[in-house]
Amino acid sequence: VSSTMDPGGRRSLNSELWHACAGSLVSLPPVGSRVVYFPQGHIEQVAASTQKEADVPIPNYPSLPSRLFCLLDNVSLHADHETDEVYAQMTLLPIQNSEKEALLAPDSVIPNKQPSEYFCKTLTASDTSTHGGFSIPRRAAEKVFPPLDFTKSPPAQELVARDLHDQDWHFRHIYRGQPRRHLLTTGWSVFVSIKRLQAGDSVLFIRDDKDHLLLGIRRANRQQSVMPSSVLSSDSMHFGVLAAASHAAATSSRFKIFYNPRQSPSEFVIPLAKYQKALYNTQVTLGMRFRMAFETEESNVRKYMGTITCIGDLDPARWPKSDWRSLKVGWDESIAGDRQLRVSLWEIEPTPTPFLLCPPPVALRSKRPRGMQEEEDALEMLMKKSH
Amino acid sequence: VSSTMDPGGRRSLNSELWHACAGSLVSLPPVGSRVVYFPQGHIEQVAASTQKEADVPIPNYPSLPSRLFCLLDNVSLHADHETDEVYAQMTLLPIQNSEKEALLAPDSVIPNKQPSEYFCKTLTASDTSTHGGFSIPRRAAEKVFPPLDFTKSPPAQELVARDLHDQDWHFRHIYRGQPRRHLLTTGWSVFVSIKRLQAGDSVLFIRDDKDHLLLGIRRANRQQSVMPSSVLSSDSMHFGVLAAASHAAATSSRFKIFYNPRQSPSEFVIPLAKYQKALYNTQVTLGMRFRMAFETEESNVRKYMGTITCIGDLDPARWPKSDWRSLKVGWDESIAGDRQLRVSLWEIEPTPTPFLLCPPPVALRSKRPRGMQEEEDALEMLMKKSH
DNA sequence: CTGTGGGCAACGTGCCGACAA
DNA sequence: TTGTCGGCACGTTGCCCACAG
Repeated sequence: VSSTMDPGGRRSLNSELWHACAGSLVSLPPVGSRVVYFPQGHIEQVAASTQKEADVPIPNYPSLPSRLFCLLDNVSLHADHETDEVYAQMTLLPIQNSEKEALLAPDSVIPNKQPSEYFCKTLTASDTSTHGGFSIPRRAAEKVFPPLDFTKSPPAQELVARDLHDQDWHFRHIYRGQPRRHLLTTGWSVFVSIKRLQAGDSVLFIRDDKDHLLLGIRRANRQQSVMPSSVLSSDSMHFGVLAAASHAAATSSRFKIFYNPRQSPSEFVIPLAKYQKALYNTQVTLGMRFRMAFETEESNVRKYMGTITCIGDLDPARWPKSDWRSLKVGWDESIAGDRQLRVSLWEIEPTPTPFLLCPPPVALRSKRPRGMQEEEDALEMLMKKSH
Repeated sequence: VSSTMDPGGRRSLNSELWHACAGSLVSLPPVGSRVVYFPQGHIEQVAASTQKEADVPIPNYPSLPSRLFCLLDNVSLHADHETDEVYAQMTLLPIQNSEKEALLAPDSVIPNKQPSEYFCKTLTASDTSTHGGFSIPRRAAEKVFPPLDFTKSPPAQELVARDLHDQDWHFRHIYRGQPRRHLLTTGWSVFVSIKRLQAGDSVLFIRDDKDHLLLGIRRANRQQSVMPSSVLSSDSMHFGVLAAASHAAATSSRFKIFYNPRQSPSEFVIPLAKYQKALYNTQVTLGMRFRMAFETEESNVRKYMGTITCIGDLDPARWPKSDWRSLKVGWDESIAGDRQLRVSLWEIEPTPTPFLLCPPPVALRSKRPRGMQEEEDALEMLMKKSH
């Protein structure tokens, strides 16, 4: 019920649950839409997953530019069997520069559906200890779980929740104690031990539109699944990323990539429309103020303010004139964490620059909607654009 | 004590324990020796580890022949942190064809040291149940464990054994029961649960030359660690293997590979001397009889007899004239398992062909030791050899 | 010689309300 | 409102030997 098969026969998970686990900032471009693939971003994900940069200098692949326009041929959602960590497999088909019209047709924008009723709780020491059960926040229980019969004492019911692997978990849900509270008792501890949950990890429950309960996990950031990867050296992985994309671009054939929302420093498959909009509608200037969204530890979205301090290539030697992380920025709030020091155009949201701090840019682009011919000219520029 | 650091700062494990876990058939060429690297074999290991062949046709890399003569620049021994599965990282430096003399210098043959005193037991249901401890075979306990004081009753002692990650495990060793037997009691069950051992897995104990106890694990073949590999698509991995080796060959630079003895269908880094010997001293003919060593379930070596049924390329299109699995064979004993149907020259050991079944080959190579000049001529042939 | 099972004690698991933050 | 604790019952773990293959 909660999962379907993709054309390749691989199981694709419940989309609502997947997105809830991935976090609200993660959005996947719809199948059939045009996207821009950034090899540099893909490499960053591999380096983060293996916790290792390439040791040897990787050569440039002539047929692989810093951005590759692609058709998103397929997307399937998955979860690691060991950790329940969510990831997506995308099949990309490079679009030749000659097929310009393919880049012009408008994409239907299908927003990723967000779960209607759900809650997410970070587990406490008591939640994960063998001594007791799981304490459900009151509002969470009332919003997501089926209502209890409060005339009984104590009110209790049997809950069944399905995880990302379509496995059902049974819990006894009871409302008791002085003062009264919602608890999961019987069934909780086996769930904790089999999923190997620790204090700091998060559990989320969703009530879907058919009133079925779904169950997901978000591991604490600290215990990053240290991919030992005794299969391939990190060098070979870096080669593999570039060689596969390069070969696909040269032969106009499909290639597959994995996107790990919670491991990757940034998304590296960007909707073409989003990319174009960022490139055209945003006039980037030194000292420009902007906002950018981040996910808080409680899995909420918060926007941080920053200022552009430098515009230029991240890696001028290997990836000249790349749009990937072309902006060096400073943040208003100094955070202990590894807040990104470089961001890409499409990640930021310009805000009015305080008049006294910085004069407005000389040339402001027209904001009226562009006609078709005008858009085509713009595309022409885009294809040749070299900053 | 049991581990050392390699030049790169990575920990290299106790060699004796590593080899005991890898099995007696696994031998690693010594550092500094010349080896032959077979990309096809490497690809086979990747396919076996990911349980997936490449979906797209991988192109040939011009600079990457089917065999690459290399200097084995470094070897470090490792074990997976999750499964304790052993693997080795090898750093290979391709030898240019122009550096012929490098291929002539003799290699010092350093045999891999085999553990002096050790035993290996496949765990029974009783061994892994929570109901009791571990029953040690009598001879094993007497050979490997420190002697007990049999004047006490019951005779007992505390054992400390160090695993591949330099972690110490404490066990109570007691000699009791009617009839008397050796048992590990206290400490055994936590070891079983933390290592997630199941009936059918094997445990091995070594007493090293300093009378320290070492402890290793061999998982049953069935529960192959299903590398989900949400990092790289299998296609990209296949690209990565070839691209990394090809780049190293083209630039005469080092590249790293991982060798998983218990996952790889066959060794793919072969000592040059072994390869040359097999190529020259073995006259291969159709119908030729040979022996080949395999490891039994009890981790003993057994030799099986077979007959060569066909000589030719495994993959004539992509890897023409390759020595990798160039022999198609039939086995005397039909085994249910996936006994290999194709083997390589250096894996087999020719045996006298029964006179009545097949006439001896027309030309038998001289078996007298060759002089230096003669060897150089042979090498000349080798470098140009195209079957 | 060693795998399994019954017996039994000791320990850990897990449900409960009492506090207090 | 909810995290942690003491109390307590009961189920599991784990050590012992008896058997038998």
